Amino acid sequence: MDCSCVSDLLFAPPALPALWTPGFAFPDWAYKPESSPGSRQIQLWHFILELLQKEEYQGVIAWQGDYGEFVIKDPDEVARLWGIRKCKPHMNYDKLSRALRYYYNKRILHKTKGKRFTYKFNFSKVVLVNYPLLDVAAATTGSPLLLTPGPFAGTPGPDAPPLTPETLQTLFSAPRLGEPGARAPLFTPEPDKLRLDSPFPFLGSGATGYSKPPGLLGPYGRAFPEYPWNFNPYLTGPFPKLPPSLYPPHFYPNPLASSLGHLPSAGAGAGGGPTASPLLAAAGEGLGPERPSGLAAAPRLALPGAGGPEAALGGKDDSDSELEITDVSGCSSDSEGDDGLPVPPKAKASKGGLGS
DNA sequence: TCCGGAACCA
DNA sequence: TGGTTCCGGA
Repeated sequence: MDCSCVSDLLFAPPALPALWTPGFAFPDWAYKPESSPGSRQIQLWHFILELLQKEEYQGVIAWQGDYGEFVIKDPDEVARLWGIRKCKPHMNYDKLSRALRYYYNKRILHKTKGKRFTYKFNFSKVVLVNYPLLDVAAATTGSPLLLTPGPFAGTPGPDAPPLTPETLQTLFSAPRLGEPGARAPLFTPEPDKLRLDSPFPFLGSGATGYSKPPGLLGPYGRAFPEYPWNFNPYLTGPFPKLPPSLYPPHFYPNPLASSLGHLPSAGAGAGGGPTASPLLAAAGEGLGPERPSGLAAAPRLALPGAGGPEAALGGKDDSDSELEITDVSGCSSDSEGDDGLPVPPKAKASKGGLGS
């Protein structure tokens, strides 16, 4: 039973510094198994997020519609990938969806009724679940909108007020690094503070690579000029690549994996996203209507400072496209040794959608 | 296709 | 705790 899966191997490297390199779509913590308090393994929603931001998997799963809403275009494939990740060769969509359903109660996810294979993230919950300290932050800053802990922590009611980008911005709008008088940012990029248990580690990991929904932005609108936040649930594509997160190196045969922290600053930042900074996810649900018209539709939050805009925000690397999840060798053969370990998505990409 | 209970596992 | 597996029901 032990499937010494890759999950055990992957996240060894102390690449913290790199984690803070802005430009990454999702904070590294999101991909680390340990990133989830209380959990030792990668969580399904982390996995889903990762797939969502990988261009290669657009044909399998992709953002769609509202904030945080995504559609599983190829349930079997997603299940297969999840199975690979968890060393559960017999995983299937039915099982995966059951796991997804457990997120309903946690309010991390909910089903978009009427749409097949369509779910929606409640980013505020996701954030709060992992970083209840937001609540503290809010209180500290005197922000009118208290970010109460999510249902997990006990609270806010059935539908807690969603986190809004504005709110978060306020909370985290720390002064740019080095700015005088600036209060210490809640989250600094300092390596020693990058502990998983530190508040919002991911805020600092900058995510500049989310694309807005098709209708809002170009296919890959990377420019989020108006906001300092870059968290965008719609990230897809050609964005900054993620660090070798969910998969072990051999899962990411491309250079990208190894070059994590060295992404060129080219990307994002510049492009249009001026301030690329790390970000945080904002509330998905409920934001809609309240969203200021000026804001983009996607929820996003960013932490200021981390590394400053100037940091290499954009680390965009294209290598992502080479991502291949093929190797399951990491899994101990135990449970799965199964024969047919799943084939790399890419490989199967031929199926139709993947890859673009 | 989706839901959620229940038992079970790591 | 976070699934995984099964399964009956809608």
